[in-house]
Amino acid sequence: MTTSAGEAVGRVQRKRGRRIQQILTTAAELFGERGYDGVSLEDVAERLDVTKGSLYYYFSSKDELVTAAIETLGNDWTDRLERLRAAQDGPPAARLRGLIRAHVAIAVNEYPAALRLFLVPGTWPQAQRTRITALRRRHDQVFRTVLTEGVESGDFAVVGIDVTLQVMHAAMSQAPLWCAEGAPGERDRTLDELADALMKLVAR
Amino acid sequence: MTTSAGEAVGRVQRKRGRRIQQILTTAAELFGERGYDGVSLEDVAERLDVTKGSLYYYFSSKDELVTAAIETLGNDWTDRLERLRAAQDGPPAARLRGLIRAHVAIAVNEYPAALRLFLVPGTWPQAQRTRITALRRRHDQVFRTVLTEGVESGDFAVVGIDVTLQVMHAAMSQAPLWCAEGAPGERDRTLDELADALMKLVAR
Amino acid sequence: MTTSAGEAVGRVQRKRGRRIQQILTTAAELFGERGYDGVSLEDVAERLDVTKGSLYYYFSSKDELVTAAIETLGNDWTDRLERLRAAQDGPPAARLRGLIRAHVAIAVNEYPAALRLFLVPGTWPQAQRTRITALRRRHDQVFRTVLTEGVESGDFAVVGIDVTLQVMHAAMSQAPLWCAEGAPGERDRTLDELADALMKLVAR
Amino acid sequence: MTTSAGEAVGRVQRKRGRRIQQILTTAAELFGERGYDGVSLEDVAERLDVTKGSLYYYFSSKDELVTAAIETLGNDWTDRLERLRAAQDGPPAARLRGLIRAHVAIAVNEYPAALRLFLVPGTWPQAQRTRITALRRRHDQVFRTVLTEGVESGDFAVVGIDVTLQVMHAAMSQAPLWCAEGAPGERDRTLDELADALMKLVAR
DNA sequence: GATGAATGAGTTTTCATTCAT
DNA sequence: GATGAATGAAAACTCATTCAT
Repeated sequence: MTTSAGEAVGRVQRKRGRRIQQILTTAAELFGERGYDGVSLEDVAERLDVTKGSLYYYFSSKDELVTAAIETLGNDWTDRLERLRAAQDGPPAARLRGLIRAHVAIAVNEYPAALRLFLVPGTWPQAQRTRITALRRRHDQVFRTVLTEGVESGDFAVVGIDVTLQVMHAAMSQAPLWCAEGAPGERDRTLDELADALMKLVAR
Repeated sequence: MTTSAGEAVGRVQRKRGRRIQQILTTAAELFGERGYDGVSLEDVAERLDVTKGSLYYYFSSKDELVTAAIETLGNDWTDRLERLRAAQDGPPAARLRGLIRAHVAIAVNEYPAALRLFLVPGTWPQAQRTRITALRRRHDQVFRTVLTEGVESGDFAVVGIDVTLQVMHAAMSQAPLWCAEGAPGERDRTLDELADALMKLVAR
Repeated sequence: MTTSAGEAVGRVQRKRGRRIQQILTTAAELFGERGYDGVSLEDVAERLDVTKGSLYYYFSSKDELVTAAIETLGNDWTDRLERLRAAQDGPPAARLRGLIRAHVAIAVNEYPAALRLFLVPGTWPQAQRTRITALRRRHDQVFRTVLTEGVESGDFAVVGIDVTLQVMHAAMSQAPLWCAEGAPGERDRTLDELADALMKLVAR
Repeated sequence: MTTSAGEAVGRVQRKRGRRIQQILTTAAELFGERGYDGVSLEDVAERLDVTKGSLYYYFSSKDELVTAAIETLGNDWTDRLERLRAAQDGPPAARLRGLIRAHVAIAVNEYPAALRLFLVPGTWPQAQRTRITALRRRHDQVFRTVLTEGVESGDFAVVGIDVTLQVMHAAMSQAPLWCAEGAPGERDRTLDELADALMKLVAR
């Protein structure tokens, strides 16, 4: 044996991790598209080209799978926004607009389905709601930071920070529902318009 | 017999109509709370204190019941907003704000559940979506009229009428999710804030 | 209408009751034969010539059905023994022997399966155990009464009342396992022997 | 190399044997506690801290594992009783009582679960029943020998040898169900009582 | 009009078993 | 020897729908 047992364990673990990610990605897509009740484990399994039973090897229930899927998707998304914010500089207005634009671009282009995951938590079993709320809070924080900065520097004028964040979040989450159609070029213009409209919320 | 057959028929019809309204109201509440798949006909029947079978006397399928429930609720709501608008006068800003304020008040106080009915149409069976879209359009029209007037009169400055309506609608529909808690007094203040924030979208 | 609504309700209730009894009898037979895990609801349904779904109309889970089945069977049995005891007279020995003989006759001829229902409660889901224990206690009481009488009158001499009852119960419950075979005539002789053997437990 | 290939094979065999014993002991415990259907191979594997797959290296099916487990347990038990009987002397009554006392002590203290293994063979798949019956017969033989001797010597008077053995066996197997509770001291007294009660079955 | 009963198709879940590594 | 992964068949349970009364 040229590899130690430890390495072997590590390799197996990594492989398992990759498989789980695969499942979660697929699940997130499907549940995002059609909601909790709209997707059966059969559906998930079929898209992965395995049998239902296999899913139970990794997750002990539909609820657990869904929770994990939401968590993964939400964290990935927030990570990207956080990295973007960390990399930004310039005046608050430019930075906030950048975040908004990035958020709706991800929403519309990559997770057209995610709306349902965060927007309507009432649909989910109780267990999931807590997690979703936590994710949502972390997600909010990215925008709150920039917004607060702008308000304190006098660049922004808002009715209230909380209410402004709520409006932004609502509008961004909804975006996929009405921006999905149209050619890519047109879509980009629509997204720009949306970002511009939301920036009015902080205009002096 | 002092009543003619015609009157008897009429009376029966009215009674039937009232029963149907009862069912629709209850159904709208439940479906609004928990979504299409989250509510079984058993649930609806139980809340009405009848049996599942009876529902089939009035509606030939779950879908039909749901469609009718959405329609009723949506029309009632829009009717109220239209009456309000017809009764309004004064400058566009005051009128638009009045409409927004009335809308969120209805949403939060009376149909806290309606969010799901209009906001996430993807959840509904295809048949319903068409109706929902139509309702949504009629609903939009109320706001669009005032918004267009204000823009044309130069009272409002917007990025785009469509995008502004979308943002407003999204924010108003979401409102019940974050305004539900708190004492009535505090809630009113939150709704005022929301209306103020949305008015920034049309500020010059 | 010649029958009042009350009568109609009563008739429906009775019909429902009869149906439930039918199901319970069948279920008790099957579960007695093959145990909790050995019988699927499909099995029960098939024997009743209905579909699984129908069972759920009357019982909300397999556990509930099983519990009810055990309860019914246990109560019927005890009722019969109690009636027998009430009708008996004569010296304690004759009465005790009569009870024992009746008990094993019922066990062997009518509920050859019941053994598992009372003898090995560990097999059953926790919820059922409580009920089974209660049934068992009521059942014991029939024998305890006569046994105590005999001891107090000096007709019986026992090592201890509790231990004697336990031995009797164990032996009677087991009987179907080794008395089932043989012609009816031979079987009767075996049951007589068993009753005689158990009477030695109380001999002076 | 100081050990020959043969010795190596032997060592491996012994190791294999020990592993098998380990599995069988664990399996016997679990199956005794919860019955055939109540225990999954996953349960057995987990308790042994191996994976399900590994069990298939030693046993080709669940049935085979269960059969072997029962066999082992039953043989051990009978061996101990046979050795005890071989070592006994004195009058038949003392010897029979000794056997009974030893049997219930083992049952209650060591295999509180074994009841299900022997008492309710109907639970087991057909294949196992034959083996269980054989074991049971061997087990019976120990008691039958002493009982017969006592009857022939005139020390015992019984209704019938078979029926007496059946009653004894039933009572002893049940013992764990009602002797399990209480402090060790009290438990011993209960077991003594049980032995005394059973001795009445052979009293002149 | 209304109800109780029944159905059947679909969904979640479990588990003995197989197998490549 | 042992493991992780996968399978497939069967089980419990749900629910929209139908229908005789």
